[in-house]
Amino acid sequence: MKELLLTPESFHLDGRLWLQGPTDRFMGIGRLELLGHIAETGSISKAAQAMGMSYKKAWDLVSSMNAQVNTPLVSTQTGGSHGGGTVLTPAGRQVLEVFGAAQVRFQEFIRQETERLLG
Amino acid sequence: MKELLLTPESFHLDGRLWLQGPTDRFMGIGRLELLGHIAETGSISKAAQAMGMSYKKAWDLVSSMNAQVNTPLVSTQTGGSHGGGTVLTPAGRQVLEVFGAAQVRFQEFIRQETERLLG
DNA sequence: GAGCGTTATATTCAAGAAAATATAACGCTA
DNA sequence: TAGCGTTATATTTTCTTGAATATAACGCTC
Repeated sequence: MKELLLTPESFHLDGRLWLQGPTDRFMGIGRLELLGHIAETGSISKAAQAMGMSYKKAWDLVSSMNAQVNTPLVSTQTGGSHGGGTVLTPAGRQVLEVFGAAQVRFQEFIRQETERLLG
Repeated sequence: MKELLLTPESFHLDGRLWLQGPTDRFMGIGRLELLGHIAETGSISKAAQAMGMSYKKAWDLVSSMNAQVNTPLVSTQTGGSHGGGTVLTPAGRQVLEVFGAAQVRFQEFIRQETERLLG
């Protein structure tokens, strides 16, 4: 492989890491980034917009995440002076931190393996 | 997260690792297992059957892999006493070994992270 | 030359995922 | 009460992927 078959200019190692629940995916890189944008913007619609994702898609993801745990990750509010909003709960912030750290370690793993396979 | 939100009975960490080419995926766990079955059986059709995969699907994967490198991973032969067959080239055996080892290390990474997140 | 098992390839069909569209509810403000 | 931005939800449409089906070529054996 090294030195011939696969050049780093044309090939790269990639991967995904996620938490799987009994029926649905619970947490992955997309859901994690969505949580991050919600934490920043305080809004599902703004978070969706920032990710180039439809509001419905983002709402479905939030709904799926909240439905799979006893303690919701995000708290939503409809109506009010700014139309409503969404914030992360302490549980949501914890997931963002803990799973985010796992994603960072995963990226480091991929970097190491890239070195081995293509470096 | 630990001790409450996510129980190991209901949630588990999962992941995928693959080599991406300029346009198509070059190698992943499915393609790797297909190479392994081809090495064992000497036949695309038997390998496909062993994986519960259609022959066409398996052939498409083989075609994709071979098309992305200068040195083919598998060598096919049509006709002959047993109808034909398919064997791994030295390059194919090398990919099977090297990328297979990466997959093993990836599974170990997932095991470690599972311990951290859910253990 | 007929038969066999395999590779090689095109076409059609079905299923699932994603995107697009639409509408309503909510609770503040003016 | 009308308007606003947001959440909440259903429906339709499009895209992608995989499965199913069909056919031909190939090179040996009998």
